Amino acid sequence: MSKFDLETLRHSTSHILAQAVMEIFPGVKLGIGPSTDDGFYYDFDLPQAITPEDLPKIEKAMKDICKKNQKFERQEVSKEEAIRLFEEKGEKYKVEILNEIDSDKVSLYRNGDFVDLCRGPHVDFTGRIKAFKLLSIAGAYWRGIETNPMMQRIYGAAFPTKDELEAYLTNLEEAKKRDHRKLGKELDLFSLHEEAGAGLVYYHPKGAMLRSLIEDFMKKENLKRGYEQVYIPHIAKIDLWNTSGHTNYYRENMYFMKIDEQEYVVKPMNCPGHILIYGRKTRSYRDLPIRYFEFGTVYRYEKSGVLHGLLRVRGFTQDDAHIFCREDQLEGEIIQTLDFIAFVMKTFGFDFKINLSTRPESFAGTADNWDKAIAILEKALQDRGLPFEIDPGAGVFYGPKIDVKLKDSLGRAWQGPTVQVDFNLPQRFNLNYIGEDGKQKTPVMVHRAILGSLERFIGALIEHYGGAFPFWLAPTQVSILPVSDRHNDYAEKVSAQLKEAGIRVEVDSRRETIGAKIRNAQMQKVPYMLIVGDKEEQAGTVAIRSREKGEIGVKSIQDFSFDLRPEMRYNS
RNA sequence: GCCGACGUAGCUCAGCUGGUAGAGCAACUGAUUUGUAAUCAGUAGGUCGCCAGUUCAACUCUGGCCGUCGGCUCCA
Repeated sequence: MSKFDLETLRHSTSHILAQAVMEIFPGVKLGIGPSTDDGFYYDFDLPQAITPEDLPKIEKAMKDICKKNQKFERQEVSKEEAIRLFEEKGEKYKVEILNEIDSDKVSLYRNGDFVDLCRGPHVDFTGRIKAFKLLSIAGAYWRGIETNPMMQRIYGAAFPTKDELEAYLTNLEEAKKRDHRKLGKELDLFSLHEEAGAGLVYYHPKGAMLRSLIEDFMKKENLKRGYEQVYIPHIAKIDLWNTSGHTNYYRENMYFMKIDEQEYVVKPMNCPGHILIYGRKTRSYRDLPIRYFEFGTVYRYEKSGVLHGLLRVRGFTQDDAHIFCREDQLEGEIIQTLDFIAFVMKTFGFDFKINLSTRPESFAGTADNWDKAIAILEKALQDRGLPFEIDPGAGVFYGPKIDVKLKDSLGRAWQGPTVQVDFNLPQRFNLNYIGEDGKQKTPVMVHRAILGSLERFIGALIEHYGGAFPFWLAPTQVSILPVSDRHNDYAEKVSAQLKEAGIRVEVDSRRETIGAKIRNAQMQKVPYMLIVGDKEEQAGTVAIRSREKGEIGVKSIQDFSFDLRPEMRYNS
């Protein structure tokens, strides 16, 4: 079935959903009901709440409609006639849509006694619809506008065949097993605490190991590319944020505090800090570009309803950098950054999508500078042949940005890497450098993060690997499992040798059966298990079991350690 | 923030229409000394998210708050 037909099928299913809901809840007012990536939804305005218990009832009614094999009939009517029809029915949302349609003619689709304003197309008969399932109910603002009334949205999945639907549902179950919040608990990586505050992350030793491995990797790669690391404080007087414009444009995301009658701000961004360092002395055009990077922890107030495990939090650490450069260096810097992003994404095996986010309604600086900045970003993307979509109005207040989206286990996209061009903050802070002609010039800034935030990146990474990290990232790389406690000493000896070689090792010396120890290590997704008993102790060897392949043979300790060396590198 | 659902031991979850709580796993103790995904037995562990209210009596009902989940809006 082609993509178009699948959309048609799903859209038709949404009509049947609306039809069924009208049967069960007379008086319901209809919103809109489009197809989605794997199904459909329909929005309803109803005084009472639709509950999960209603879904089976609605599904049953939908199946009955399909069985009746009603014909979908298209009807063209004048706009006035349509408005009259829906006004009679009290469908105020449909009337609202109609009033905004330009053309004089509109189309209606009828099946049975159900009629909906609809561009179409639809399947010919309701009997074509064979495999669907209602999944969830959610609130959704009418037309997606926060100040509009909240409708009740029913989501469903629909496929051409039952097998495809089953496969989809199974896949959904599998995806839930990879959820970073579940794996974070099971693998003892991190926690969030109700008593400490929402959206604030506590890294346990294994999670901290994972994070520091990523930080080490990023630090090395930044230094390689001409960045210099800096550190800045987490709070600063409000004056700094008045200068930067944050108190104007970013206020609702900021935490304020008073110290000695002075108002302070907990930093929501790192840029002003890096700017202060740049501005400390006179710079020559020869000094540029200057690239400052740090793992900068920021705190942003996020609405309670948007928090989501590690993927959306209130306190997070960005692998942030600010490049101060001349205008003629800008494009080169952006291209270098894009290449850096591509390299890192490839290292972790992430697929990504790129957006170019343009000027928001509320912005600092001039429209001319914004246009210039957007043009440069666009050119850099084209230069690297990277496909992208425009995300209108999604830029930050000081400049446009290239956003790279990472996907979680359920296919939801989260913004990670970002590159932003900024002509504004350098002006606001009076930054300058002495040009070739001896005159003061204003530098341009590039704000960039390669991972985005460590929290979000780690959350996505956990789901990407399903918790089974590659060897170089595994918090515990090797688990040594003595067969009985008389082999504990030998296990410690093996452990010491491997640690000497820089391998992260654990010894499971509990008085448990070897089966229980293997099961535990396997569930903890440790890449290698070394079983040591009498045979191994006598021969000075280890029996190797791989997380993926099971038993893979016996080697001397030295050989095992030696053979691991390629896997210890991230570019293996 | 908004709509809806949920919040019981470290984890996963039972607990009917109100009569103050249970299982499995984990932990601890003991026995077992074990060869590639769970040895057996015992012990301990909870102010049932928090605060009010209704009631003779609240894990159970009502309200507020905190937090979580699915969305919407917003974002790294």
